[in-house]
Amino acid sequence: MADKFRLSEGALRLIMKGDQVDDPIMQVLGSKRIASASTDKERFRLLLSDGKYLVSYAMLTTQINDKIANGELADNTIIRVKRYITSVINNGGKSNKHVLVILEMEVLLPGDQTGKIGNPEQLPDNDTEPDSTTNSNNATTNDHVNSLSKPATSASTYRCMLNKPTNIDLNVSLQDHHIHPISSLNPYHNKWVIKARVANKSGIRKWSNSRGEGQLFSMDLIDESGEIRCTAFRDIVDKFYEMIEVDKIYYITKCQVKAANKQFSIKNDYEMTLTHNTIIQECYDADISVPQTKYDFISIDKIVNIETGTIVDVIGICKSVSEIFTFTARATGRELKKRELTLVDQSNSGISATLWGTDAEKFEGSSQPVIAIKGAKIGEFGGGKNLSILGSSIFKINPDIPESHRLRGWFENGGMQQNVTNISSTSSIGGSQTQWLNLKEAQNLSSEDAEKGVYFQTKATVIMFRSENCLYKSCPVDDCKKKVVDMENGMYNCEKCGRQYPNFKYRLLGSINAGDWSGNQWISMFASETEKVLGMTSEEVGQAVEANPQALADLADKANFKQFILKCRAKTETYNDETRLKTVAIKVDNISYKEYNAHLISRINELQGMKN
DNA sequence: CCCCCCCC
Repeated sequence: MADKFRLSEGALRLIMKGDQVDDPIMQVLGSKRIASASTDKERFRLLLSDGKYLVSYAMLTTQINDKIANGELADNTIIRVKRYITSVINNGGKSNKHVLVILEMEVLLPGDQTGKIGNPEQLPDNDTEPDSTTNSNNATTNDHVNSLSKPATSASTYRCMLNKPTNIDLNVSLQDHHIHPISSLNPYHNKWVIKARVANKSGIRKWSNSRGEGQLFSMDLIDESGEIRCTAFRDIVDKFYEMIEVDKIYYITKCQVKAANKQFSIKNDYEMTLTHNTIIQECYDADISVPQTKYDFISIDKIVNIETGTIVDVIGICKSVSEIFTFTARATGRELKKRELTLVDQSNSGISATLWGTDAEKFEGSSQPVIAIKGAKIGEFGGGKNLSILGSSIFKINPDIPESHRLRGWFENGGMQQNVTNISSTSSIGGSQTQWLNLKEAQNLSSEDAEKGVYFQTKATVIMFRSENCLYKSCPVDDCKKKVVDMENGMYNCEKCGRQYPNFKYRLLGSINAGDWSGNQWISMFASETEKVLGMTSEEVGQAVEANPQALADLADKANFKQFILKCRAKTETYNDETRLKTVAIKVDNISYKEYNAHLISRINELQGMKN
């Protein structure tokens, strides 16, 4: 029976030297209570065997004391040690005692089902000195900062020197008055230890500029007193990146503290840089005094009225997810990857939230999880609002917070079936809330508000449909829309995709001179809206032109003098010092006289001074 | 020592 569990022979020697051994299997050969002055924190000492060696200074962290009390760790019990730390008790400078503290374990075989395995011998204590990594300045002082030794290279095992023989628990030794609040850090004091939660951690980013190149990552640390940003550069990144986990609490000391660039730091006058001397140790107690991320959620429908560029916290169900889009940023020439999430909430509103780069690649949202974002940036496109998830944003999937559970409850109990108003879609400006302006008003307003552009709707007549260049052969790839070049060999080349296709898609691109009672304006529109003006699909127009090259002129004639409600964006653009107004019909609708008349009546009342 | 977060 016991053969099933081979003890990890020799593991204790490695562990006590400071090496990391993953999930070693050990046998408990005895246990006893340690006499302690403190009654609330009783401790148990274990005699532990790996089949080859014995260690009598093994202990349980107090959180799992109950395992002894309930008899789970009877003699001969075989356990798997899942998490541990090694510590050194410095006995007032007289001797160093190495101990193993078990933080997490599981019983593999109860003690009454097996006997003692092997013939383990006492591990000599002088064999436990770490090799070259031994802290050279471990002379005992009263300075608790110096009582920390360098961390081992492994991710989960840290060595520590403690100067109080009665207290071998790392978590206990550094708490209370030895911990400095983050708000007290400054560049003029370097002996401090903070106990902070990692609120956010960036990915590893590479930079390259005139001053050099390298890699970096940063994290936001928070405690009761405040927060501070902490950055690691170059090889320090490799040393700490993996071990740092978001939401965990760490003791941190020996970082460089320097004045922060005010432009990028509003939370603290200072920021920290991890150095070669930095020591970071995980704190395993769930200290509730170290705050969790605080959100200030705003309901999605409210975002419509918040200025572009504002940073907000949002929580929503990820109702749908796009594929990854790859494109080149025109300004920088950089290749960008993005994925768009549609988030919905109890306001029955939806918004598109964009993940970038590796965040986009990693995201998997098919289970419609709750997404909480702290610090998303509001953007604007085509009159709709959207969110951009920045490197500085905290992005949580199914966070265990009340708002998350409430939202899930709403979604599962009817929210899922609700029709949502997507405040990101350009058609969302098609509602009656779009301001009514006549073309003259739009022209005047646009010249005043040249930067942002003006959104409006008007009832207009097609005075002239320009048939020249209104139809083109486009890339057959959905969403590409790029005009293809006929290679005259049955193939069509798309420069955007950088490849040739045996087929193409007809696509309309409309330009009309539209008039209302105030004046007229050349207005362009994409294929979907041009189809509404012509009353034909792009494909139908293409076929008609193939059958008769003169067909377009006839089709244009039929469009002339039709009337529509045009929802437009007007914006001034400057080419070569020449400024002109560019107006795009984002949406072309048949006239709803019910809505249009309501508008006219309200306008008449307004003119008569009768506010409605 | 970064400080970009982009596009239709």
